[in-house]
Amino acid sequence: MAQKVNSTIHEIARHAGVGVGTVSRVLNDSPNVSPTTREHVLKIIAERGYRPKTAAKVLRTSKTHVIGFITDEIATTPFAGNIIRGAQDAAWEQGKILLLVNTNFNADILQAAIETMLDRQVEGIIYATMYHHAVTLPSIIYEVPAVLLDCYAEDRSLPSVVPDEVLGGRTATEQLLHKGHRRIGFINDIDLIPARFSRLEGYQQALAACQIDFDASLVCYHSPQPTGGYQGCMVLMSLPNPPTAIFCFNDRMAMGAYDALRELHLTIPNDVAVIGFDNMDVIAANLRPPLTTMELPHYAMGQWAVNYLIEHTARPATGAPRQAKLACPLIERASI
Amino acid sequence: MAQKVNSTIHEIARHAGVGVGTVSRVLNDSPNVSPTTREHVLKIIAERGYRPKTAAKVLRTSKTHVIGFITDEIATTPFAGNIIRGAQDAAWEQGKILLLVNTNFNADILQAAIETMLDRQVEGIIYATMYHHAVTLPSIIYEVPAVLLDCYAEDRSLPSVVPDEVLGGRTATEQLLHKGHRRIGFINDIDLIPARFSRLEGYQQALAACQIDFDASLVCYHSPQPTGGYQGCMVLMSLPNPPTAIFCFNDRMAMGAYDALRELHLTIPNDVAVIGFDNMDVIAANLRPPLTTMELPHYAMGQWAVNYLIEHTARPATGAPRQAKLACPLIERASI
DNA sequence: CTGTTAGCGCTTTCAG
DNA sequence: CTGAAAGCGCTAACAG
Repeated sequence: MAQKVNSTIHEIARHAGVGVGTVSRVLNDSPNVSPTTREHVLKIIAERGYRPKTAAKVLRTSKTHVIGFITDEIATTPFAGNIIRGAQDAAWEQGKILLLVNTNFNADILQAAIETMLDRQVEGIIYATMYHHAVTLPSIIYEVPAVLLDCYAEDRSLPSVVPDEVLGGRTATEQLLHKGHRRIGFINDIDLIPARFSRLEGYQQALAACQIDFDASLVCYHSPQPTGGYQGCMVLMSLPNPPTAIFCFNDRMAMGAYDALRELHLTIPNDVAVIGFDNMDVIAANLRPPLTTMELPHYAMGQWAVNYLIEHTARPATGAPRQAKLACPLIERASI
Repeated sequence: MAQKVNSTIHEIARHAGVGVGTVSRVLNDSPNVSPTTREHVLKIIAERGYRPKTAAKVLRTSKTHVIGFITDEIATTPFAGNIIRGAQDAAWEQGKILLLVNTNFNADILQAAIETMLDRQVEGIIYATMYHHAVTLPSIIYEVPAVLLDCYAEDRSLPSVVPDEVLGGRTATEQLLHKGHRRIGFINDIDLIPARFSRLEGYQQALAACQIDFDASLVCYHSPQPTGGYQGCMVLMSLPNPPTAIFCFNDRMAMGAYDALRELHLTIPNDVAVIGFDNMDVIAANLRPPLTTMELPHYAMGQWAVNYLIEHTARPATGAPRQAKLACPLIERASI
């Protein structure tokens, strides 16, 4: 392993026969260097494989170009990848790099992670969760610009970016309405999370916009798993006047609804249309027929969080912390 | 936002009425400090919310405790999460932190990522890919301890950790054998990747160990998607003497095989047993019946990579770079 | 046990 | 346009 000894700016200066200030200037693309000198210095730098040390530069300038990225958990869903990718892409584009810590829901790790990031003078911290809900962070977080991703502070004391669940629920329902459906079932999540309430609200908004009376018997609550979707579908379809279309809280529930419909010898989308939520592509793209669904804007939230951080890290935050909601794009496949 | 001004070690020393050396000693848990002094200094530090700057410490000690983590892509599979989680957990346990860059297969980004990591004096770099294959990295990588994760260098010039595909293929086949099956089909991947060849080798080893002649008509090659699995299953089942069990190259193909079997009115596992590979739990756990499959050791590879890096970063590498193969655990569900 | 001192490698005035 | 000098904040001898 050619662990070549890295030189210092002084050695470069000496070898090039110039002062260290000059070397520093060419390193930082200062205009105050004659083209000749620059060429020469650059040559020496290349020859010696010189590489300026970030630590020294940081000590001097206090700019690290590092953004701390903390997750509550990673890997129980395929969502983490897209969040990280969105954040990373945006960061890289702005010349920033991510320092990553996953806490596994451990409060001690969370506290320690923030502290080590503070010690390392990160320019800001992004705290990302894997599903939309309220969180409480240790107060030390207020010592640095921070943004919450896919979660929010109960007291709104921190900026946040989350999916626009209401709009998502409305859009999903509208798709079904546009296809002519008038009795639309909604298999909702039984858990008391924001998405449950907001998507229902969106569902009701869409119905109201079409002058369709809300029929409470058309919405049921089950566990957000295939079995829940299966059960929900069965109760909906055994209604005296069953729906012709079903909006499922998520793709896994849609997967269960597919099973139920198949057992009932009903075809999708002809007998009943199905729309999901989440766009877990390993499910949605591979179901038969492929599932039309709403995508959670994970990549976009990742991007938004770092861009917001970078933007508001320079000038002081004005007014109340921004609470952004990003739209959930419709992914059209063949189930409606 | 209480952006409190951080003090320096000098201010702490002054306020505590001691020298900076003493403050440094209590900061670093040196035994050469009287309990009284330590208490006192600690109190001042707490009072002022003092936080030592890592940059200064790094400049002085040249130890960053940072490990660079580079991915070729992230998010097309749910695998990235487990790899990152394994690496992160192991790193945190050792007091290290990960600096993350995703390259999106862009060679320029890769080169730049390695350079910036070198500038930042990372203690080593892990390069992770999302499926097992050979890679070629820019030569600059040799300037720092590096380990390849889920990939390897053609010339074996870098240490690497990959799944033990042969063993995985053999174990999967053995499970079927143990259940009494003697005609076992293998729907393999049509792509020319290591897993294709090695899993087939494992399949053949298992058969040979049971004195079963290899029947080439029992293995077919298709695209590693549900449609490929569907097709493969159909050709296998229309053989004059069809298999009673099928080993699928991956879970998505198994998903397609399930569809084919259902169309054929064959039940799983009674009429035919099915085993997958990958343990994509969103598929495997939710199929009906739940799919028995082999898990790719993503988490373990992540762990292995950082542990190896840390271990071999201290003492010089001895002999040829280690090429580790990690076992793929069997995940028993209900399809065999 | 503790204070003092000399840098780590870089940027940034300040002269010239 | 360029050199010299003064630190950024911390650790690690080195004397006491």
